[in-house]
Amino acid sequence: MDESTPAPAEAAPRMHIGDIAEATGLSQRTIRHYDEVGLLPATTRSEGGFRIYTPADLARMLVIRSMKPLGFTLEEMGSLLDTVDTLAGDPQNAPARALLADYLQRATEKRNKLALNLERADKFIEDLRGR
Amino acid sequence: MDESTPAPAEAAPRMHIGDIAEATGLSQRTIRHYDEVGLLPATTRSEGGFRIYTPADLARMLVIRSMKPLGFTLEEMGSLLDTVDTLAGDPQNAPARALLADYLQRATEKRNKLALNLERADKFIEDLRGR
DNA sequence: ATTCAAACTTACCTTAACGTAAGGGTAGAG
DNA sequence: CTCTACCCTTACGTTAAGGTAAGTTTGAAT
Repeated sequence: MDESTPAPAEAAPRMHIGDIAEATGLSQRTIRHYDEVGLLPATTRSEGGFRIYTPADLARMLVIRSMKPLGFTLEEMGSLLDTVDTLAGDPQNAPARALLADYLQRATEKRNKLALNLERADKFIEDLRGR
Repeated sequence: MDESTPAPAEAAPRMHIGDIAEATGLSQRTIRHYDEVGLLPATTRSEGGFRIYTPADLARMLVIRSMKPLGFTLEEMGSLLDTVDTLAGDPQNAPARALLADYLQRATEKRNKLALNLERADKFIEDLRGR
């Protein structure tokens, strides 16, 4: 078993799916789904098959959590994350730059829609209070 | 044809589905769906089968539009609207009162979640801008 | 080492809320 | 009557979950 265990030099905390669910507020079912569709694969698995996540995985999941209410599809979210990764390694990558700009615009539009929805919700609630 | 036309005493504007779609920003498909499931039936139909909506229908649709981003199911939205109708005619109706209070609480919680999502979205966008 | 409860897995099924496509009818202006 | 914009229905598909059941794994406690 020792021969097959990764080097313990990796001191990063390892988390199970329950930990991620608690940290993000997403359901385990959702997180498994994201693994299955490739949006956020677990970094690795225990010998018994448990998903094992790293802090980087958690960070990525938190980004996903931010994008989700904006209405991006799972595929779009994956694509954007890949794009950001690409730019981290190659800031001059023109196609990635263009894609990022596109996402930024759409995110802004969707954000504005979200703000509008919030405004409408507040009016709705206020109206309901008067009943 | 004149004999079969409703009395022109009804001066309320009549709208087709396209008008409602434009006024609300919802898709025609969505509006038809709401008719089919009974959430917002068209008041009537033309002889040719076209859905005909009234301003009251439109007002109801706008309420639905406010609730939708809060994540209520179609059934819940219908139920709340019925409850509000009940209370309009019978403000002392205890079960309706209780139900309204329940919906109000849930709407407030969901509103708060929406506000949190907006906050997260803003941070996400700001982060994206720095890339 | 053993036990055990909590946590996890897979696989299959279901669901809500539409979107899309195909084919056809309606309404009203000209 | 023609024509164009609009509308209809039906049926199938899509997306993103959620539920459930049966079986396995994990790790702390003893």
